[in-house]
Amino acid sequence: MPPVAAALTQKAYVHPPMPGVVPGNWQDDVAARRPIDVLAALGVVTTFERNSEIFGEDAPADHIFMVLSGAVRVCKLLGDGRRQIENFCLAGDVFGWETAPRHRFSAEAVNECRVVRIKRSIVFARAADDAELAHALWELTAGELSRAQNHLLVLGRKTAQERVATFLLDMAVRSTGGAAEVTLPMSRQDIADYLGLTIETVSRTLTHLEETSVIALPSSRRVLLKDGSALRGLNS
Amino acid sequence: MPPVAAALTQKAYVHPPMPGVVPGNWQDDVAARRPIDVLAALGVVTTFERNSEIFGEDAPADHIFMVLSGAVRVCKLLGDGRRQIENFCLAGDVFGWETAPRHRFSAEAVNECRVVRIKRSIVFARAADDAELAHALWELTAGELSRAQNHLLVLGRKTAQERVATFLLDMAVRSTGGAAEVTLPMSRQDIADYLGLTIETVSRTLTHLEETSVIALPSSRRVLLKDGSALRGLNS
DNA sequence: CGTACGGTTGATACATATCAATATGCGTGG
DNA sequence: CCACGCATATTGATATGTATCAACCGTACG
Repeated sequence: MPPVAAALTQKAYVHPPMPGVVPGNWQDDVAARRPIDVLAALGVVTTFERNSEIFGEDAPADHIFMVLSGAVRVCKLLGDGRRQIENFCLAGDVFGWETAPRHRFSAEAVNECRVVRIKRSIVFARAADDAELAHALWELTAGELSRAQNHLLVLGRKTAQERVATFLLDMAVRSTGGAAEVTLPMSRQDIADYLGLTIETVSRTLTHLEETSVIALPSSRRVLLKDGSALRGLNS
Repeated sequence: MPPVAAALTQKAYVHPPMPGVVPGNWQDDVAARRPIDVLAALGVVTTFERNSEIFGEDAPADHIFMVLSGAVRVCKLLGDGRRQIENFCLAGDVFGWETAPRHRFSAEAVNECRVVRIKRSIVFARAADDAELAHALWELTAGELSRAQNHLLVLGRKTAQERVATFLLDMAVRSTGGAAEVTLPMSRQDIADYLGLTIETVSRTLTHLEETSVIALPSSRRVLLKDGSALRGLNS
């Protein structure tokens, strides 16, 4: 049964093995499986194409989501179109999990991505008699909070260079576990809206970091972190 | 038994009735009592004087706290002294509640304040067989997250005027339930560090709002919200 | 009454935004 | 395979909002 049909019938669709990086060897490595991964097995897999909306701000929050592959941006808009990206979700990240009955932000596919959608009612039902799951769900929210608080420091008090350095280090850790090369899935505009800057400032800052040999840019989306300690110096 | 003695013996101290605004008529109105208030009754009440540290960044997170009266600022510092205040906690607010074994920020008394300190181990023990409490604790974290995310939008994308307007409206709602007059417990420096601005910009912005009759400033700490819709216009 | 601290106001500097032009990469169709 | 067109990214010139540096004011308090 294809995912879409499964979605229509509201029945769980257990998707086939996937290529690409998936946390804990998705559905294979039982030992590494997180409680949320077990839950995700009950969900419906959907593919979203680049820039498509997964849910809108204020939409009913009937589902929670987990990224399987690709990247998702979670954002808020101001009346005049100014946008703040709260977070980029990569493989294994959960989004749309909240207490309110409506989403407080929108979620869009940064690039083509696969997402598992789990009914919120199922999550609550299971959490009611599974303390471990309930705890994991709390930790999920707490982890989000921690990241948001670090981001507050970035947006409130860091310079453009420091913001970009922090971003690159963070992306390196999250997408590759800390390798010296990152392929950014998102555009300069997305980065700018995440860091509270303009696209031009992001571009200039990257160019400047390249000129000072802190990074290299083989292509606009590929970044080599040549001088990690310099980046970390800008991070503190 | 005075609070300090109670702290030393690690026994719960049930404090006497207090003056001042306390959520749900603290320990009186059983119907309005939140799960966290019930928990707080097991805690130790401590008074902190203006600017004293309640806990430091990276300190062991052995307790969680609830404000009874006064205000607390929760903040992070950068290596060179730049400070970002994540949140101001007013009466009824909980702080220091997290998953990690160490606090990820410091907490200081904005003015003289009374705080209940509850042992984290007690919180966990109770939450283990009290699903309602566990749910309330999750909602607490989720509420924090929601506020942090709104704050991200403020710091990332709003102008100084918009930041100050948002702050004033928020303080009015949180400290008085939305009255047209607020008495700010914190200094201009605290406001600046909360809004990602400088003290001078905060001052100038308030002066400008006063000159345009949006607010009045009978004294530097007292603010009259004269034109709520103008403020709300700056808020969106 | 003077001192100290917090707050305001002024002059200027600077980081980043804005406006504008150019460049690069990429998919499409000839 | 190349040429075209579009989207994305870079670079340049200039504007502007906020920071910085500095002086001054007012209120609380010894």
